[in-house]
Amino acid sequence: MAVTISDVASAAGVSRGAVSLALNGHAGVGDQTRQRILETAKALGWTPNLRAKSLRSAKAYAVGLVIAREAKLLGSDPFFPSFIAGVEVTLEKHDYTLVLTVATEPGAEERSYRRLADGGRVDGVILSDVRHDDSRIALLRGLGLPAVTLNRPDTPSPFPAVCMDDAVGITAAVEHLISLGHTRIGHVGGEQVYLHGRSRRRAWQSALTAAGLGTDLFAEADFTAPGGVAATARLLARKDRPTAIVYANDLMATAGQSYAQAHGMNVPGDLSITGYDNAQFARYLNPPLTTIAADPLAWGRLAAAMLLGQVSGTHDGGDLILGPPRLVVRSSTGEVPKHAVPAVAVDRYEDLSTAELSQESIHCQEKQ
Amino acid sequence: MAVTISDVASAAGVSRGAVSLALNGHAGVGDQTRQRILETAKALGWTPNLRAKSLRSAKAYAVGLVIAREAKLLGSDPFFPSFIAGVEVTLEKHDYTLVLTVATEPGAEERSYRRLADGGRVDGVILSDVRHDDSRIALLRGLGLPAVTLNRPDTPSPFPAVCMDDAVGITAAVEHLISLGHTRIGHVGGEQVYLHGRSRRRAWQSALTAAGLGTDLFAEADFTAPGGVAATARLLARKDRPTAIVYANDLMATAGQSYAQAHGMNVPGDLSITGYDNAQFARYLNPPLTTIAADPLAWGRLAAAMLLGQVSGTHDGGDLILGPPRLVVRSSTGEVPKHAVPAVAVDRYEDLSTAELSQESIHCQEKQ
DNA sequence: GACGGCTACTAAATCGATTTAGTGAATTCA
DNA sequence: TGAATTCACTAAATCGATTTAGTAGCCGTC
Repeated sequence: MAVTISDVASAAGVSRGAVSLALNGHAGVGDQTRQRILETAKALGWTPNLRAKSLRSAKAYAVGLVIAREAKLLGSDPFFPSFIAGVEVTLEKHDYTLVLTVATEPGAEERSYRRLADGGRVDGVILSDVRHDDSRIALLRGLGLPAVTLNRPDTPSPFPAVCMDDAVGITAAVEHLISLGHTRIGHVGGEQVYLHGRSRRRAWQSALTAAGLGTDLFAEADFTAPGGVAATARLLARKDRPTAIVYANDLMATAGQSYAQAHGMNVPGDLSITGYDNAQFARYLNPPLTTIAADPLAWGRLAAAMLLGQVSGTHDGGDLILGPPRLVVRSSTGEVPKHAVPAVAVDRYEDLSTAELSQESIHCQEKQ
Repeated sequence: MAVTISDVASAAGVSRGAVSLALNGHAGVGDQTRQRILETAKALGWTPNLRAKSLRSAKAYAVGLVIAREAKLLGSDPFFPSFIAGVEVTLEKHDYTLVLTVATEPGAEERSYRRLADGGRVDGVILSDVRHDDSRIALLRGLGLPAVTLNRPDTPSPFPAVCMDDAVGITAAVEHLISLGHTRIGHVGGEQVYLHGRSRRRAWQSALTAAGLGTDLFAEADFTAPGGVAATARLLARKDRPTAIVYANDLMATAGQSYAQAHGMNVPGDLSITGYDNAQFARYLNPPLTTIAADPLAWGRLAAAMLLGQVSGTHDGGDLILGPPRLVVRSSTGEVPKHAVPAVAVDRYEDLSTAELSQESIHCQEKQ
């Protein structure tokens, strides 16, 4: 069907080997022969068959990314789409493609990596959402699959890492709140099994400790909106409830803000709120959300570049540190309230995540 | 390196051909020989080399998806991640993978399709974001690449389509608003070059016409938050400004709601708002957003299934219609205001998208 | 007992590109 | 001038799995 190297060879009156040499710019063919071969190849519309090239060279010309998320959560994360776009920028330049796998069930993740490695579908993978004591490191080493990790794992890892110090952003957020007079600053974190969940919590903790403030206002959630609501409810039900909450992502911050407002609190009058990610909608909340902006696109570009270097053996193996995220101050943060605000009664989690929040029953106060 | 079919053959004391027959369950090998071969294959840990299989069978065992979006917009769209998750569910069952390409520049899109087709990287593609008079239909036919389109193109297309009638959702939204007494119902649409932009507008138009209401309160935007703000500003500056606006997606609705509130309007007291997508954050806005929920996961599952059928020649070629989206009523819609509300002065677009809306300042971190 | 038909298997071709070994001719050097 | 070297190219092997053509052995049958 398609035109092969044999077609070009017979059309140009030479052997297949000569065509290959000519097309790849190798020595071994005369100048006018080379010219003739190139012209006939172009005239016939020849393009290399990647499947054949792949078999011969034992390379897949593709890299893999396995995303382990429940389907419902995937759509709400602003990170991956931008990250993937960055990866693509680099891959396209090198005529590589991205094989994307979504693992929605627990067991599916390891299966995905095996599938990519065993069949030789990819030449390497990007490991994201690195976890504490991450078993995938050993898995990938066992599979002999080159990899690059996003941030450095807390277990010995033979793979280079592209790092983004999210602690810098959280520290800036806490210091911003302290400068506004807040002393009871809470944190709603993501699952602490994730390194980025941990590092954000630690940064919050360190910044408070450095300022001589307490660090007990922590509630673990799961990066989802319902989780953010539940964690916020727990913090706000305390006697010593916070006057400001630092969230580990924008989605939880949005949910927390909504929860607080639904319970009669003013943001930032009664409660200041910061997010993380700088999702596009964050600026258009009511009030607009103070948050932390990283650069997932650059992260993707560099991770892909490092992985390609790793695959081709040109990478030196050192880690790469990205520029730090920056704080974007909007209107969800303000001066600490002068007056004491009564604690909010805690709701049951079930109520929060289903009936109570689900439809019409949240009636927000209308002033902004 | 890896164990091949030859290794299995010599270990089992048979020819390569016999191993192949045994492993694929074909006739031509005796029962105990077959058993022995299967056992040695298992013992040696043999897995088929996809690259070889691919070359021999002239199949890629992968399908492609080209997303044409600017990198910045990608992260804010709740559709694709869920859609992709659905695609994966089907592909994994058939041991196929998804090759994802992001085309951020205009010319990159066609190049992407050619790259996927020419090298034989994929066996087919899913065509999303179908446009009016979409040139990709002819391109794909020319490339001989099987495809499935999301919704039926408005040009003759040889490819089957998986359709979701978003008109149903918009109609429900408009009727909901009419039942609340609204008569001046506007629409902020996406780019009208997209079929889903058009069909949503047409549905809005039809529903109003059916109720004997006017259809001139239309403003075209681009599915982005800044675009939604600008379009909202234009509608609200009119003398006959709407008391309700139907947005073509949640992001624009969020931005529009924020704009209205920032200009002293009450939602839904002065202005009712509906979105589209049911993004996770929509429920946590202030007020929670009335919106339209589709099922991108199912869409992805079925599109992938149809494409695989198409590739293997088992699909009959008929279109598939998904269940209709449904209206999710929350608190951003309410009774039409009794009193007249003065028109809002229009702002310049530049102001809207920068300083005016959020008084935003960016604090960069000075140390490390 | 010769022949057809069947089973169980092997040898070799195949997919398309790359690469290695080899060959004939021209050129260079002693 | 003869040997050595270089050049331009071809033939064939290679990657790993599948498939086609072919073969040896066995059974049954007329």
